[in-house]
Amino acid sequence: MTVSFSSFSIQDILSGRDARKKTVPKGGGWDVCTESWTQTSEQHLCRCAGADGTDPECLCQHVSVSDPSREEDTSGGSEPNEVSPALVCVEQRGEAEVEDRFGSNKKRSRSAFSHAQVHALERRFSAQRYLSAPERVDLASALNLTETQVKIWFQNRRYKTKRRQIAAELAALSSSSQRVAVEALMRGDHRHTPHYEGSGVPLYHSYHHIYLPCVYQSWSMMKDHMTCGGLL
DNA sequence: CTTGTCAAGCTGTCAC
DNA sequence: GTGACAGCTTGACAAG
Repeated sequence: MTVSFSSFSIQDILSGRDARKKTVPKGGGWDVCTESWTQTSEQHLCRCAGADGTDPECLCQHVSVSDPSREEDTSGGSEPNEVSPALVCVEQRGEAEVEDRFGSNKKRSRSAFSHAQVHALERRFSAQRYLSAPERVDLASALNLTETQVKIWFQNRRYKTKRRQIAAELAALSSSSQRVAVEALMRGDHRHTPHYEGSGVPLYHSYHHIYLPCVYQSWSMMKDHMTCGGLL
């Protein structure tokens, strides 16, 4: 199954949801998903322009469809003979549910990537922490994700790595400085303290990389743990 | 109900 | 001006 999405655009955002609008075959014809958002990594809720002029909501799934007359295609991002992605309406939803979805109390959906997608992303991340635009396009289309999703995933992944590294370093520093402090106290040497102040312990060798995230981050974990060492 | 995780949102910065 | 990034924050969701 090969599916790729286009990137977001301002127009997409202003006019509704995101840019995941694809032509879909349904009952032999092609309906246009005018809006869609993720239910799971494989299922999406869509609002489609029906042939009868209605605007029903459907439960859609991605499929690969050969579509030589595919309309958009833009920046040469897709390869020749590529199979077109499509959101296929597999089930129509009731109007009440549609109104609930599109009404004033819109909920933000949280798409969950599949194990295969995450595994591939992780593998790529372990090889390289930054992707060029062409690499991002390739990976996105290979994994049936949008470029934006890949970009955000790498951003979040880098930040997560950094947080864990900081936490690990602080934990190590904390334990080692406490040990040094105890040893210093036993020797009557007060230069080293467990509070990292004015000591020989190079804790804040980088304000941005060590101190700030630890002090100002409002991670849920941080709320109940007075040190960053408990982050792992 | 609380807590942890994580995709996505937001804001500021930087390079071009 | 635009796009990508870092550094958070938010909100949905699952597990305990």
